[in-house]
Amino acid sequence: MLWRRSLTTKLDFFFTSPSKFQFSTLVHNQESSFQPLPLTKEAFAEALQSCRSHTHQLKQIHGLLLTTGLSIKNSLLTCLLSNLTVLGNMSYARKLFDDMHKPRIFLWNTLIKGYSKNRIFVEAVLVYREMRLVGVRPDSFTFPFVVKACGELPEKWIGSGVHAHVVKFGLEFVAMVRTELMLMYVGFGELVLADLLFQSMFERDLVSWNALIASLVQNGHASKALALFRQMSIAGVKPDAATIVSVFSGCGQLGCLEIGEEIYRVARKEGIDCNIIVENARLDMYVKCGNADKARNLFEKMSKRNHISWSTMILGYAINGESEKALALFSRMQKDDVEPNNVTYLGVLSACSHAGLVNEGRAYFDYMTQSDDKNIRPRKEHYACMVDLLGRSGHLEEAYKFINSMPIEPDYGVWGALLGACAIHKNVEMGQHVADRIFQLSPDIGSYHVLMSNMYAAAGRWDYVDKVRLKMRKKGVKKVAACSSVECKGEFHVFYGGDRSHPQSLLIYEKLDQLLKDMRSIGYIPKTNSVFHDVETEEKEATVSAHSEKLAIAFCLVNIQPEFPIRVMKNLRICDDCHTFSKYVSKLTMREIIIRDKIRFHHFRNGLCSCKDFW
DNA sequence: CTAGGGTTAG
Repeated sequence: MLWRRSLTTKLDFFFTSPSKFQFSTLVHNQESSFQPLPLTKEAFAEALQSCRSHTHQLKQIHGLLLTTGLSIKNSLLTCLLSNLTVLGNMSYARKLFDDMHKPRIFLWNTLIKGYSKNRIFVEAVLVYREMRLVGVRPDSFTFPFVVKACGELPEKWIGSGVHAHVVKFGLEFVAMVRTELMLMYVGFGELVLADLLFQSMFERDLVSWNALIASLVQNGHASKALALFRQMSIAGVKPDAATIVSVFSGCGQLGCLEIGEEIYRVARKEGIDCNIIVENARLDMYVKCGNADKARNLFEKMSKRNHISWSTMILGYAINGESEKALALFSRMQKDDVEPNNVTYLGVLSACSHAGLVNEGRAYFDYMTQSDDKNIRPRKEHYACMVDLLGRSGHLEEAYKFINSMPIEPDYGVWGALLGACAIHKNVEMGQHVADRIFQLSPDIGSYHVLMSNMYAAAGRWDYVDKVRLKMRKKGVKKVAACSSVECKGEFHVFYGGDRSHPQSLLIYEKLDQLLKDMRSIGYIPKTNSVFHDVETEEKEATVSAHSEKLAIAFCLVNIQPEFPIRVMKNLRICDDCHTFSKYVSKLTMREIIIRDKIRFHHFRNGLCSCKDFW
């Protein structure tokens, strides 16, 4: 009976919060004291199952397990180890593992899975190596997690090495192993290899299709994902909600509304359109396609809404230039007792930023700072948003002071927001200073070099422009090529600056010439001050007049019926001249032009833009 | 004695 009493003491913790944790079997054992039951394996198993939230309780169970003298079964250990990894206590999990005598394969697997799930990828792969060194043969449960971990390592050769192991152990055709390999290669940008693995799969289930589609979208290969979706329909595989969510997200990325609507019809036919995640994804698709009306209609008739729905809609209004509606929706959200989170506040702050609502922005930010809720306290992104708001509206000094008063270390994103503002307000001096800070933090981000170069060019400082170019070449910094894309009759067309590769190229340039001529007659003057080099005016005009968005607009004028708006997606920010150009075109042709640039939409109608020229 | 896929922002 002595050991019974000491156990009872050790079991005290079980009674600390009985409502939360039900350790029924163990508790029952202790309470029915007139006939003490032995602490059985089943009792421990049940206790472990129900006790997932506190490490110290797991530790006590472990201790208890050792004192009972029960032979410690592998199943109990696996459960204990797995619970520890779920709690994220990997150091204790490792200790437990190290105390084991010749751990069996599934214990190794559980440990690897733990490291992988806790995003300690190097360790996951190291454990795999260790396991090989002691001669344990990996099985089909080992590799999914090792491969996933390899996908997160910058050293791609490790992934290839593990792939070789997969082949060596004859597991390359196991569906889940192969799925993970595919995902790894998509992450590496090795799309051909990923596709090869996929196409030569024996058993492709829905999840492997979904996994590949989703990872393509998440890695920015949305058009490849849509192609795969098409292949899936041809193969006769019915999509489920997860598929639809990914392809909606892909459509949003590309800005193809027509294809998105087509997919919605498929979803409705399959009866998978009313799930809240699917609806949120569709909402986001409308927002990213610049159709705030469709987004609002959907939002209003959604059967259920969560904070993601609200945040998406708020941000949707913000980037489409309807800031008042964004802020109104935010207060409605609060009245509806839906808790905003930090993403919601990003939407709110960017609404203020796009509309130049400085005082409102300050007020929201102060509210965030003073909030008791950790989820609402401002993070780097919010600081960047505030810097953008202050700087863009001309309060450069205040923005600078704001950065210096930050309680967290400003990153290049925060400084970058200020650099953008310096460029808008042509403050070369501060721009130089800010650029120095940025290049100390991360020297090889092309867009900031380009911003500096443009700033110098606008100020006529060609000597500095050359310096920047030289520096970029020396450091191997590449600037991202500007490109614009357009959806037309279910096809996707991409244009680069000065591009003549499109089959309709002649027609497009003809249209463009005509437009420019007509526009000049009603007062359009090309603005060429953002052109890189100190060249003759004529040459500069030629460069500017072939910017990708101009080509895309001309293409739409040739190909898209007048009753439809022209929608162009651009990967960088729109330049001053293209903005003016689009205003003139909208007036001249009576067409609605919608341009999505890197951070927001411009809706041009009758010579005016929804951004009110503030961007 | 354990496994793979889905929504906002960055």
